[in-house]
Amino acid sequence: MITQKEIAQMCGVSTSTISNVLNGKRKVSEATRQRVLDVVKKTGYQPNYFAQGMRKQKTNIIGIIAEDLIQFSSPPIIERIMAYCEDMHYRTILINMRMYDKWLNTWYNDEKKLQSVLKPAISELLSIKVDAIMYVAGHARVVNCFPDDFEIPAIVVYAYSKSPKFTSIVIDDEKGGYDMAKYLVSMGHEKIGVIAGTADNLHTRKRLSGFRKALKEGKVPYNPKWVRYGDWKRGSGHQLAEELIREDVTAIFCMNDEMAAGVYDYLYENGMKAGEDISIAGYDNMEISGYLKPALTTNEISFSQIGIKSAELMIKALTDGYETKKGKEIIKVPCRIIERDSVKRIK
Amino acid sequence: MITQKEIAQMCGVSTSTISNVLNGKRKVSEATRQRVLDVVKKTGYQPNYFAQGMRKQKTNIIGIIAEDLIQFSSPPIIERIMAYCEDMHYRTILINMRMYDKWLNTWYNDEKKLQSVLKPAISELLSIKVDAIMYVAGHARVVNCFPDDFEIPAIVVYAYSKSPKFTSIVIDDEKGGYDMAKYLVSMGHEKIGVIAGTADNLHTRKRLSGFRKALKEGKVPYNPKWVRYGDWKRGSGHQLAEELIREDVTAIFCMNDEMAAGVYDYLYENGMKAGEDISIAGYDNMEISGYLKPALTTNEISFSQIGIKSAELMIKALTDGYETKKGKEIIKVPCRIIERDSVKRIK
DNA sequence: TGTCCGTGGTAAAACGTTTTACTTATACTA
DNA sequence: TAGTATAAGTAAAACGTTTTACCACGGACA
Repeated sequence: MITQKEIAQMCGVSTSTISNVLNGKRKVSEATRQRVLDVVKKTGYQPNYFAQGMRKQKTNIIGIIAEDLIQFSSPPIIERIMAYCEDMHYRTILINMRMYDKWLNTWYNDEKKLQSVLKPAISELLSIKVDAIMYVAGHARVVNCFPDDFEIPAIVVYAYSKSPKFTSIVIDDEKGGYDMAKYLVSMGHEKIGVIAGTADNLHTRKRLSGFRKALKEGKVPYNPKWVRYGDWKRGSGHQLAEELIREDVTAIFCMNDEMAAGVYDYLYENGMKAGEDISIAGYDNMEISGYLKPALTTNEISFSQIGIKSAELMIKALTDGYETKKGKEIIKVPCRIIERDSVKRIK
Repeated sequence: MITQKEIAQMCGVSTSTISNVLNGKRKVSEATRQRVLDVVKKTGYQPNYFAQGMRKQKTNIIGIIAEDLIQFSSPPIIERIMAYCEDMHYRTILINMRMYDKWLNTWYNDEKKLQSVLKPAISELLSIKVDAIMYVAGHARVVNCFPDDFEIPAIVVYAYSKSPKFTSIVIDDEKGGYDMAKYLVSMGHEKIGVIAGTADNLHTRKRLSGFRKALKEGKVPYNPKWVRYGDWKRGSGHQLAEELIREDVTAIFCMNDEMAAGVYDYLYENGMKAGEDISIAGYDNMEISGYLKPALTTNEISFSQIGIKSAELMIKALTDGYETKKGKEIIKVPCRIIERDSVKRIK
C-alpha cells in the first residue's frame, strides 16, 4: 500500500502539504495542488484508515446496535439507516445482539441478559471510537441502553429510552389505534372486538388508549369484554377469535398481523371468511398480510420511515450540533392504514 | 479513555510488559501478570483499536458485502455469519450494496451498475484493512466479484464465483429438484407440471435437471408442455397456473413460494383448493408459506446452514490456512422438504 | 529604512500500540 | 572461576497520518 510519504517524495513536497491538499484545512497554491492531486489519482493512494483514526478523534463511523437482526422490523430499519449514512459519507458498523430466540419464538426479556450483551457491545464500539451509536430495538418498550453521562451522541430507535436524556424514535401507537377505530366505525361497525398484545406492553396500552378515544368520539360503545389480551403470537389469535366471535362482535382489531393470521386459522377451520362473515383488521403490514385470503386490511408501520428519520437525526447531531442527549425528545412516526379485503362495510 | 501508558504507570512497569501480558507473546512473571490484569480489569482498559491496527497488519475484522439486506435470504445468512465470527473472536463489518429495487421488485441486474457499487465497497474494506471478505449474493448466479489476484482471503456466498479461484457456497439445486420430483412421484403423481423460474437462470436449470432425472428414475413421463417459465413473481404463478391446469396436471411444482402464492390466488378465484383439487409444491420455505391456506408443502433452503458453513470456511481460512482461492471449490448445502398440506396422495 | 502582514511551505510532535534489541540479575555448567 | 544460558524487564523505534509552530520571502505602508 502506498503511503502519504511516498506521494510527498514523488511530488517533491512535504507530507503536511499532501495532507492539506487532501483535507483542505489550509490553502495550498493551485500549482502544487494540481500536482499532488494528479499523483494521488495516478497512484490510487488511499489514506491509511488507522493512522487517520489515531490522529483525529473523529472516525466517521456510526455504530449500530441491533437487538436482533432476524426480527422482521430490523432489516428495513437498518437498511435505511445504512443507506442514509452512506449518502452522507458516514460508515456504519453493525453489532447484532441476537436477543431473539428463534426456536422459542420469544424475546430474551431478561434485563440482566440484555445488559450482559449490551455492555460489551457498547464498549467494543467505543474502542473502535465510533462517532455515535444508534440502538435499534426489536420491539417497542422502555429500554435502558445508555447511561446518562454517555460520552458520545446516541439515540434509541423503535423503543423508548429509559434515561430521560436521549432522543428516541418510535411509532405513533396512540394514533395507530385511533385511526383503526375511526376506520372501523366509518365502515359501520359498532361492536368491535380487540385482540390486544400482552396487557402490560406499551404498544398495547397506547393503541388501546387511541382506540378508546376514537370510539368515544364516534359515540360507539366500548365494552371491556370485547378486549382480550394475547401474546402477539398466532396461537393466541386463534384462541381469542373463538371467544370474541361468541360475543357477536362484527369486527376484530388485532394488534399484530401474526395474531390476525391466527384468527384466519380459526375462521378457516370453521368455514368462515374474513370480510364476509366478520371483519378483521391487523397491525404491522407484515409481508404475510398480502398473502392471506382474503388479503388483510392492516395498519402499516413504516420501518423505512423510522430508519430514515433516525439516521437524519443522528447525522444532524454529528454535523449541525443537534443535541441527542439534551433531554428526552420522542419522535413519533405515523402509521398508515392499508385497505385490503378483510373489512367490509356493514349497514 | 485510559491508555496503556497510564496502566503501565499504575503498575510501575513499562508498556511493553502490559502489551506482553495482554497478548501473551512473551513470558511475564506470574506476579506482575496478576498485578497488570487486576489494574486492567479495574480500570476497564481497552486497547485503542487504531493504534493496534496501525501496528499489526491484522485487524480481526471480516468484511461482509451484501448485495441487498432487504432480500429475504440475506438477514438469516448474515446473522449466522456474524454470530459465528463473533464466537470466534472476529468482528464483522457489513456493507450493503442495495442492489434490489424494492419498488420495481426486481434486481438491478445491470453488471456495470453492480461493478460500480462493488468496487468502492471492496476498496473501502481494503482501506480498513479487513482480514477477509465474504460476498453475500441475494440470488444465485455466476457473479464476478473478486479479481484472480485478490490480496486477501475471500469467498462467495449463495452464488457461484466467476473467477475459477474462489470457493463458493451454494444450495444444491440439482438435488432440490430431484428430491421434490421423487416426493411428488411417491405421492402417486404422474402428470406433474412445473412453474419454473426464468429460463436462463441457474437455479431454474439445475432444479429442472434434477427434476427430470428423478422422473426418469421413477419411470414417470416428462412432457415439455408441462414446464412453463415464469419470472419468480406472484403474477406469473397466477397466469401459468391457469395454463397448466388446462393441461390436466395433477400436481404443480413451483420453483419458489412466491409463484406458488400466485397459484393459490388463481385457485382461490376459481373456487379450488390446493391439496384437494390439485397438489401444489413450492420452493424456499419463505415465511408466508406457513400462512397460506392450506399450508404449502415446500423445499426449505436453510439460509442458516449457508451462513454457518461459509463462516466456518472463512475462519478456517484465517486460522488453519484453508486456501480460499486455490481453485474453485463449490460447497453445496442440501435442501429439505417441508411436508405440509398442499400435496395429497392420489391413486 | 524599518515594520508589518500575507502567502506558501516545512519540520517535528503527537496519537497508542507492538516489536526489536538491549540490559540486568540469577542460575547452571565445565 | 569464567563462561553461558535463562528469565524478566525496559527503552526506543516503528506504524502513517494530522496539526502545531515555525520559517522565508516579497510586497505594502509609514
